[in-house]
Parts: sequence; C-alpha cells; structure tokens
Amino acid sequence: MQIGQAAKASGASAKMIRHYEAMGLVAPAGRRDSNYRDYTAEDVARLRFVRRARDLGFAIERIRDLLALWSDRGRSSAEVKRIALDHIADLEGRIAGMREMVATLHHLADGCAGDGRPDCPIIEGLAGKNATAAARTAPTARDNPRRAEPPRP
Amino acid sequence: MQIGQAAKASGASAKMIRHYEAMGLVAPAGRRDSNYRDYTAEDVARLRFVRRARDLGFAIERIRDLLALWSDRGRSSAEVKRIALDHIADLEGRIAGMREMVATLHHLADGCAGDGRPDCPIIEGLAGKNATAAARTAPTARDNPRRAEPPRP
DNA sequence: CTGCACCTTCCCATCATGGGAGGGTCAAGC
DNA sequence: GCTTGACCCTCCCATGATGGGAAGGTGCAG
Repeated sequence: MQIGQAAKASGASAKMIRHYEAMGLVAPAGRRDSNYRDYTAEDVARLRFVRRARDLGFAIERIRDLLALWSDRGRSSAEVKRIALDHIADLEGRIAGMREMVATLHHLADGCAGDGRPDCPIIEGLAGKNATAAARTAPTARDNPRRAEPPRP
Repeated sequence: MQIGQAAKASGASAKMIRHYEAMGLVAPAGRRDSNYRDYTAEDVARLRFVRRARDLGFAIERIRDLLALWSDRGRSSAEVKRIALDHIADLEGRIAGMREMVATLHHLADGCAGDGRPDCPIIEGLAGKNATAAARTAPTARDNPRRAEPPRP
C-alpha cells in the first residue's frame, strides 16, 4: 500500500513515516516503479509500534532500542522492563517538576484579586528581590541538569 | 556590569541573555566603548523576572505579555491572573497526559516478569494488533491537537 | 609583552513535527 | 487522448529554548 494508507493504518503521519525512514528508525520501504513507497502489513505493524511507543512518551532513541528488542527472539524481558521503568521514572520526575510549578502558581494566584486594580502578587512574586514563592521553588528546577519536559510536543 | 555578572545575578545564562535581547524580549543592553554589553540593576531585575517566569514554565511569548503588564502601571490584576490560570490549566493538561502514560506503562510493566525470558507484555502491548492498554490510552493523546509536553526541556 | 579571563558575532545542533514549494504519477471522467 | 484531482516524490525551512563552539577583540595582572 501507499504511504497515505500506511499512515492511516499506523496512526503516524506520512511526513513522520518518511522521517523515521530517513533517520534509520525503520528500514526503507520498498519502492514501486513510480518510485512511490510501498508498505507491507509488517511495515505497518512496525510503524504502529513506533506510534504507540511515541504515544507513551518514549523518545525515538528508546524506541530504536525497543524495536530491536521486539525483533530479538532471545531478548530478556528484563531489558524491556528496565527501559519502561526508566521512562516511568523520567515522566514522574517531569510531572513532579510541573506540579511544583502549578503549586507555586496557585500560591501566587490565590492572593491575586483578579479585578481591575493593578496590585498583583503574581507580578510581585516574579519581580521581587527577596525570596518569594517563585524564587523558593524555582531553584529546585534550576539545580537540575537543565532539562524538564518530555517528548511529544 | 558585564553580561557574565548579570548572568550570575539573574540566574539566566549569558547565552540566553543575548538571545532574549536578539528576540526583543528585553531591550538591548547598553554598550561600553569596548562593545561589551553593560547591565544596570534594573536590567538585571528584568532578567531575573524572565528567569523566574521560565522556571514556572511560562513560554517566552507569555513572558513578553507579563513583562508588559509588569511595567504597565494601569494594568488590571485580572489580566495577570488570567495568564497565570491559563498556564496552570495548560500545565495540568500536560500533567494529565503524562499521568495517563505512566498509568499505561505501569499496567504493562506490572505484567512483565523482568527476568531472562523473552515473554513481555510491554512489547506485546506496543506490537499488539488488537486494542491493548497502549492502544486504548493512546487515542486520548492522539485526539488532542498534537501537542503535549511543556516548555523548558 | 604575555597570559588569561572575559567579551563579541555567527553558525550549528538538539527533538519531533509540520508546512510548503516544485514537480512526477496515476486513475477516472470527458 | 486530454484534463482533473488525488496522490506521491524530494528538499528546504520553522518551531522553542537552550547549549556548543569557532574566530577574533578587550582588558587587566604579572
């Protein structure tokens, strides 16, 4: 089948399918005389695998590992599980970071009247020279190796 | 003071400070004869504001709005609060998406022995033709306008 | 005068994805 | 046969926020 149908069948966009091929995540698809890519059911299954792994937030390089394990009959499930658990830990770390942001924002917003007057603890919290809630919670993120949010934007 | 000191004082890297200037988020700093940028305490305060807002996950364009409101004496705190609450909602949406991922991953990983044998529900869940946990939870993310995770990577 | 720490600009990379230009292929309908 | 429309192809650019690094200027201490 053509790439458009493979896209519908797998859930990945045609653009992404070509991209995955170009970056070597999936093997190059067969070609017809017209130079159109030609996909088999197996190709589609692999693309769906990639798509689902992306939906779970796995980074492409991790999916590369997962694909290799998938086609490795001698794999140990321990390897797969470790990747999954690492990813869970990663997600949980990011969730924690975002929850801190939300907590600080709630804290600031709760004190804000939200009316026509200019007085605003939110702005003050961001601007303040002294240690504000924003300043106090921020360092947690600042100390971390300068990464946060996950894949899948 | 020079950019390096402004960086230390504000918490933003020198690289980022130049970037913010180039993109017009902050006004161009003064220059000495040497062409070195020269920062005042006010400049540093603005940079610190930006830094804190970034720590709370605000996107640059939102920070642009917040900076404008900060220096707008006639602002209404309602505008600021709306920006903050919108951002909270955004963060919470992303958190929910990631929690779904974590839940699905836990579900799959719980059934995985994690030993030397190849049998693995995680791989099967990703590969399965039928509706697996991965397939069932994924659509939630798939239906959304193709965005997820937040700023600050 | 040398060395070192700092600054400057400019370009490239990340990560996954989309958009679009410019052009080829193919089947249906006239 | 020819047009039309729906596909497909490749190539380039953009996103968002940040870092890395090259090539070269500045300024101070020894």
